[in-house]
Amino acid sequence: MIRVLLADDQHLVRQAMAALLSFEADIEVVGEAARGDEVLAAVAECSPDVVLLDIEMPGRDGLTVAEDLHAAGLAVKVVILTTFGRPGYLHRALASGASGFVVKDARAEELADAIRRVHAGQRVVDRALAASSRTRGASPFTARERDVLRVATDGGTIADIARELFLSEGTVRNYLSSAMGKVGARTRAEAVRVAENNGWL
Amino acid sequence: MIRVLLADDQHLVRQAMAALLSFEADIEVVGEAARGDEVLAAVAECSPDVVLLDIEMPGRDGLTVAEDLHAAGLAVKVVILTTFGRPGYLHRALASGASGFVVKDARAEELADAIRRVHAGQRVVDRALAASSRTRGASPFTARERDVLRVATDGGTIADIARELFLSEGTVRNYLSSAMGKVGARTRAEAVRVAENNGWL
DNA sequence: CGGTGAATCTGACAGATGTCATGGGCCGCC
DNA sequence: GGCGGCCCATGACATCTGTCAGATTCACCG
Repeated sequence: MIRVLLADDQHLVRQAMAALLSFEADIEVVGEAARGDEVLAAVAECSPDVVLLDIEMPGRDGLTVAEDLHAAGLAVKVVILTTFGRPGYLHRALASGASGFVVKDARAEELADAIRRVHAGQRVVDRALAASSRTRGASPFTARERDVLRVATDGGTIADIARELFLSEGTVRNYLSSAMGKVGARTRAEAVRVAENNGWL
Repeated sequence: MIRVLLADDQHLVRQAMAALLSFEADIEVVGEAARGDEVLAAVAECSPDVVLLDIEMPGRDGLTVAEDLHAAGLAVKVVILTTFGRPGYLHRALASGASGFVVKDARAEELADAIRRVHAGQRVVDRALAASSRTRGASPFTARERDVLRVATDGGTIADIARELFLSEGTVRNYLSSAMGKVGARTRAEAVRVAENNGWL
């Protein structure tokens, strides 16, 4: 029996996934977490074999939680289960020690199968997404460029961004301009959109 | 037995919801749709009592589909099931004839209960969200301001927006400036964010 | 030890954005 | 019939954005 922990911020989605997996004779959902920062404690308490992690969760995002699990050296396999199959997400997922990556557009059998194969020590990733991750999974930005772009998603002015990151306005303009150039964007809003769509933020 | 049709673009989420609802003795999932523009045909084919509609679907968004169902005069109840409880979404949902509005953060029992009560002719809406919808559900924008803001979400320049909407650049600046003023935004990106967060786009 | 890249900054300048006034046409409502 | 609001446009102007050059410091690598 494969013991599974579900981490997703949406209650209904968690319960629905638990219901779906309950049909599998060899899979048992032993716990749930609604927030990223609840996962480690839940893993310690429930001793799952596999953890299903959404990415966007309050408290701590799923990719960072995967890093935490990996760093803690726990004998638990991680499957990222997310809405968007973004190459940057997959790239970070694999780098953080995740063994599987499934999008919520998959079929139920694909999820169950992913859980089994990951439990058996295999890696489960959609082939097309893996290819995409290899070509454009890695973020082209420096750490500071990413910081500046992330704050720019709020839609504030150069002065707002500078204030938030304790930088001068000129420096912020330089970073934004550089980031825009790296993705061929003509405005920072366009750069933000490209970065988000690729999972680089 | 209450017959239910599920419309959500994510396969796994649909199957999981179907699994969850299968535990209810008085509810039967009789059909599914993955795209907004598949729902009317699916309703004609499966004759559901209740339709569960996600909002963001390819082909046609759920709120517009709710309008279509209402306009077609079909004896079917609509429950909107969505990720974000945005007052603008609720406002539009109620205006389009939906009888229920449930967010994916609800509990499973709340969904099943909503389906039963909607089927019994009641309206099911979270009270706090209903209050929020009354105060800021209605979009403050004119139709053209909304058009301009929506195109602005792509992050293009004034010239891009003007070209796409067949307007002059000056007109676009006027509409953007007016829309920004209505929500107290200092940049168009901020206005877009406020509009999206309130469900006005 | 030297070269390279990143982080950070300043300054100048061109182009884009946003504000504001003004005006015409159309439509709905009183 | 008049008024108000929306759609659309132009023009002037202030401010902001983005580009680019040049500079310093620090860490890392060959």
